[in-house]
Amino acid sequence: MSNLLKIQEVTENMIRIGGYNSFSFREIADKVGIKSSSVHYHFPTKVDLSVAVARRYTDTFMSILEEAKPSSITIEESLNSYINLFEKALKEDCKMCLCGLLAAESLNLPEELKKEVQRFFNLNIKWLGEKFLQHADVQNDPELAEAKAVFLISALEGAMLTSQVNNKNEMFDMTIQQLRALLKF
Amino acid sequence: MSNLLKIQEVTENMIRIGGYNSFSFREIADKVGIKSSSVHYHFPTKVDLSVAVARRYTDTFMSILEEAKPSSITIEESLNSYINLFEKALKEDCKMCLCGLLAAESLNLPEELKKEVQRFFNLNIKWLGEKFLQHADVQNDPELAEAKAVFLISALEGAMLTSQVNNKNEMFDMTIQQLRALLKF
DNA sequence: GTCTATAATTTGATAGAC
DNA sequence: GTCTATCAAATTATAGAC
Repeated sequence: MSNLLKIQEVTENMIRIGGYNSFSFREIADKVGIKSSSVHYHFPTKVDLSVAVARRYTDTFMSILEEAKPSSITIEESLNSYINLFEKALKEDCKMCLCGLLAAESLNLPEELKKEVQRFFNLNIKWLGEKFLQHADVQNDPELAEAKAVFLISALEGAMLTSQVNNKNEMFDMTIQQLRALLKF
Repeated sequence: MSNLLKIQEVTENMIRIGGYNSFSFREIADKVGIKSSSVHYHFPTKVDLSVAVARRYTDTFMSILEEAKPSSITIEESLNSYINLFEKALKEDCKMCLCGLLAAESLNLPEELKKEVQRFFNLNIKWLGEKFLQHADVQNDPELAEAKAVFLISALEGAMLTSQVNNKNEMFDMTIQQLRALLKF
């Protein structure tokens, strides 16, 4: 695998563990097996590197969502596959959502990076909103669909944060169970 | 106001803006109007300072909850006052919940500080669980009460993060509206 | 309690050789 | 594309005077 890819992968993991202020070029370089000046060759500044990693994260996230999309699929299946993405991030990667963590510290983020994190949320809300529009309970009410979308992504990001700090994946499961019961799917 | 209090107040604000790695003793000192060595006099290490601030945050938070507690109060009123605490933090302080932000970066936190953040969540879940136990829908099922408690605090923390990064308080309102409709209060 | 002074380390970033 | 070498600034923390 190319060093450019390794750099992005290592950086993604470090941001997902401790946020924007928790990694340095030297640490990244050590984990990749190169020198910090080589990291600067690929990404001149810390903002450049972080924005690239956030963009990659969002693009991968959305492309996974779009993949399983033979429109024959039901709304319930769509929501399940959406929830599964978060569940996998928490239980397999054992880390926060990259954009969730960055959103929490967004007041302290370089504007360029904050914009990229907003893109993650906008795309997610748009995707979810379209799914909810098909749901029986929503009945072609775009505002209600958006409200449910905002509610769902918020609950999922919050559930990750809650269960991570308490070291209890069951807390994530509890929230999903409540969500399913309340949203009826 | 004493410098000791000023230090804690300034630190709380800085953590709520950018997390554990976003503040330095010099910055704190500058904002208080003293020198960084004077901050070290009150709090020898960064962990000491952060733990004290987190403890103070949780204690204040819980004492506000306990205050309005003449047991004549209804479950609906209890939940409303709980939600109001988060809403005020977001809309008046214009910042994240201190323990919410620290929870997001908990994998990178000193163990002592992480423990203190866990205390915030445990106390909140306990308080909410007791309220839900009185709710008609729960019917003396402690596990269901706890599940609803975990669900509610997760949704609120997530809603803060989502609406903060998007600069849209309406997103918080949307989530509350959904919560009320779904939890029926 | 607050100050000056300072130590030891880490940080983001650059210049220039290969 | 990666390296060595280096810089200026910032970081946590301590010693000791007042």
